[in-house]
Amino acid sequence: MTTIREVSKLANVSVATVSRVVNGNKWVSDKTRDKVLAAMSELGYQPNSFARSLATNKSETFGMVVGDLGGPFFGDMMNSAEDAIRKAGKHLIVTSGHDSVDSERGAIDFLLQRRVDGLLLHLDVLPDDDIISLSDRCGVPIVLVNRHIPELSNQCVFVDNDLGGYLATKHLIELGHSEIACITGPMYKKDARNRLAGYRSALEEAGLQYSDNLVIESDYTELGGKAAIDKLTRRNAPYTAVFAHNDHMAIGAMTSLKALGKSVPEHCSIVGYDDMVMARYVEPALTTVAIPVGEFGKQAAFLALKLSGEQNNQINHQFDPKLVIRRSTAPLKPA
Amino acid sequence: MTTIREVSKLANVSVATVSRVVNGNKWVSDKTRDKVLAAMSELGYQPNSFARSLATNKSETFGMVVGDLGGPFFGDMMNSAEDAIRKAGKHLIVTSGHDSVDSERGAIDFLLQRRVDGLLLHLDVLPDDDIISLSDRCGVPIVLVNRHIPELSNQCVFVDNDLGGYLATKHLIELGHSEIACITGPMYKKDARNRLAGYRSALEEAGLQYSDNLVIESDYTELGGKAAIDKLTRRNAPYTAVFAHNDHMAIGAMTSLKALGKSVPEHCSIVGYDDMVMARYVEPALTTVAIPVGEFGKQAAFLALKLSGEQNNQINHQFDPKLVIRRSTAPLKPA
DNA sequence: CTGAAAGCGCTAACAT
DNA sequence: ATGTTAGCGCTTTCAG
Repeated sequence: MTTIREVSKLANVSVATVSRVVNGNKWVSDKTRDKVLAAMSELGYQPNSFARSLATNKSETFGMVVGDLGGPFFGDMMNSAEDAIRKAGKHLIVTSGHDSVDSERGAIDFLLQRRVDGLLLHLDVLPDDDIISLSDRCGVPIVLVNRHIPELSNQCVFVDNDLGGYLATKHLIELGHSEIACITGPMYKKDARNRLAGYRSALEEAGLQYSDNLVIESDYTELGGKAAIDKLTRRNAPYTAVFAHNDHMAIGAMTSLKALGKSVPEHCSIVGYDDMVMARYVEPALTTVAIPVGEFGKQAAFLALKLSGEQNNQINHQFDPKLVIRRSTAPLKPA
Repeated sequence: MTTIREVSKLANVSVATVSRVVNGNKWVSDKTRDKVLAAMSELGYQPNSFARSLATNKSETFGMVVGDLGGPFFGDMMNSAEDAIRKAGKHLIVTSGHDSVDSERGAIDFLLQRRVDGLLLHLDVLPDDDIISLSDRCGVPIVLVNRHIPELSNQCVFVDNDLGGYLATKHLIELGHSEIACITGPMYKKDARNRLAGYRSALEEAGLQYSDNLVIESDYTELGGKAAIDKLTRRNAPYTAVFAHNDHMAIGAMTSLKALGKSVPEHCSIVGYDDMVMARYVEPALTTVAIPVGEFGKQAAFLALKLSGEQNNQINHQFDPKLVIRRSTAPLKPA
C-alpha cells in the first residue's frame, strides 16, 4: 500500500500538500495539484482511512444493526437508510445482531470501535435499560428503529402497532364479522402486545366481547400459524375471521384452513401484518397491514444525521401502518 | 472516548501493559491484569480500532459488495458469508454497488480504504478487465461471487448457468413439449447468455429446432415477463411451454398468460429460475431452477479466508443449479 | 513481568 | 501557495 509520503516524494512536494489535494483544499496551485494527482494515480494511492480517522477522530460513517441481513423486512430498510446516508456523503456499515443479546452487543461494540458517527439500531432482544445506558455512555448519537423507548423518545422511529391491530380488526368488523380470532406474536415482544391491544380496542369500540378463547399466542412463523388454527379447532371456538400478527402466520393459517376444507375468504376471512412480498402472491392475495419500511430506514437515517449535527431534516418519528385490502377478506355471509 | 492512556493512569501501569491485557498477552501478572481490567470497565474503555489497525496494518475485517442490500437473493448470501466469517473471528462489512460502474468502484474504494483483509465482490456491471487489474493492484485477495472470469478462475465462485438453462429446458422436453419459448435476461449479461446456451443445447440434444422467433430478450422484471408474452402473441408464435430466465419474469408471464385465458400448467407450462421465496407461494407454485445461494456466500467467505491465509478449507468453486419441480409444469396434452 | 519510546499514515496548526 | 511538525491511540521492539 502506498502512503502519502511516497506520493509526496514522487511529486516533489510535502505531505501536507498531498493531503490538501486529497481533501480538496483550495490553497493549492493548479500546477502542483496536477503533479500530485499524477503521482497519486501512478502509484494507485488510496488514502488510509484509519490514519485519517485517527487524526480527525471522525469516520464519516454510520453503523446499522439489523436482526438478520437476510430478512425481507430489513432489505428495504437497509437500502433506504443507505441511500439517505450516501446522499449525505457518508457511508453505512451494516451488521447483524442475530437475535441474541451477546451478538447484538458484539455488533454494537464492533461499530463503536470503528468510531461510527452514529448508530441505527434495530434491536430485537437487548433490554430497554441496556439501550438507555448505552445511549448515555457511548458518545455518539443512537437511533432506535422500530422500537419505542419512552426515555429515548426523540431517538426513536417506530410504527403505531396499536393502530395496526386496530385497523386490521376494524376492517373485519366492518365486513360484519364478530367472532374474530387473533393469532399473536410472542407476548414478550412489545409489537405483539400492541397489536393485540389494538385488536381489543377495535372490539371494544364495536361493543364486541373480547374472549381469551379466540386468542392464540404463536411465534411469527408459518408453522406457528398452522398450529394456531389446529388449537382453535381443538378449542372448538367458533370464528369467521382471523387476524394474524404477521403474514407468515396468516399464510400458515390459510393453509391449515384450506386443509380443513374451509375456503378463504368464503368461510373465513384472514388479515395479516407486514405486507411482505409474498402477500401479493399467495392465493387469495392477502389483506394485510403494511408498514412503510422504506420510509422507516430513511427517517432513521435522517434522524441519525440530524443528531450527529450533519443535517437538519424534519423528522417523522412515528409512522402509521396502512391497511392493504386484497382478497383474503370478504363480508360475512349469513350462516 | 477514553483512551488507553487514561486506563494506564488509573491502573498505575504503562500503556504497554494495558495493551497486553487487551490483547490477551501472557506476560502479565494476574494482579496487574485484574487492576487493568478493573480500570477498563470503570472507564468503559473501548479500544480504538483505527489506532489499532493503523499500528498493525490489519483490520480483521472483510468487505463485501452486493448489488443491492434489499435483494432477496443477496440476503441469504450476505447471511451465510457473514456467518462463515464471524466464525473465523473476523468481521464483514457489506456495501452495495447499486448496479452502476461508479458506485461499484466507490464501494470497492470505500472498503479498500478501510484496509479490509479481503474482498467478496458481487459485481454486476464492472467489466472483467477492470476487475483483473483491480485484483493485480489492490493488494488484498478478492473473490468474485456469481461470476466467472477465466483469468481469475481460482478466485471465483459461480454457478453453472448453462446447466441451469439445460435442466429447465430438458424438463420441459421430457414432459413432451417441443415448442418452448424462452424469455431471456438482458443479453449483455453473461448469466443470460449462458442460460440461453443451455436452452439451445437441450433443444439440440433432443433434435429440436431452435427458433429465434420463440426467444424474447427481456429485463428480469415481472413487467418484462408480461410484455414478453404479449410480444410472443403478436409474433403469432406457437408454444406450449415457457422457460423464463428468472422467477420475476416467469411470474409476469404467468399473469399475462392467465389474462389471455390460458391456464398454467394446463395450456402452458412455465419454468422460472432462482427459486425466490415467492416461487413457492404463487398459484400454481412455480417450477424453477434453484441456485444454492447460501452455499455460495459461504464458499466465497471460505475462499476469501483461505486466500488471505487465514484458513485452509476445501473450496467448491462451481455450483450446480437444481431443478425444483412444482406445479407450473405438466405433461403436454395432445391437442 | 513491566515500562519507555519509536513508529503506523494522516491532518491541522503554524511557519515561511 | 507550500513546507514543518506535533499529535491522533495503539502496538511493538527493546531495555530493564
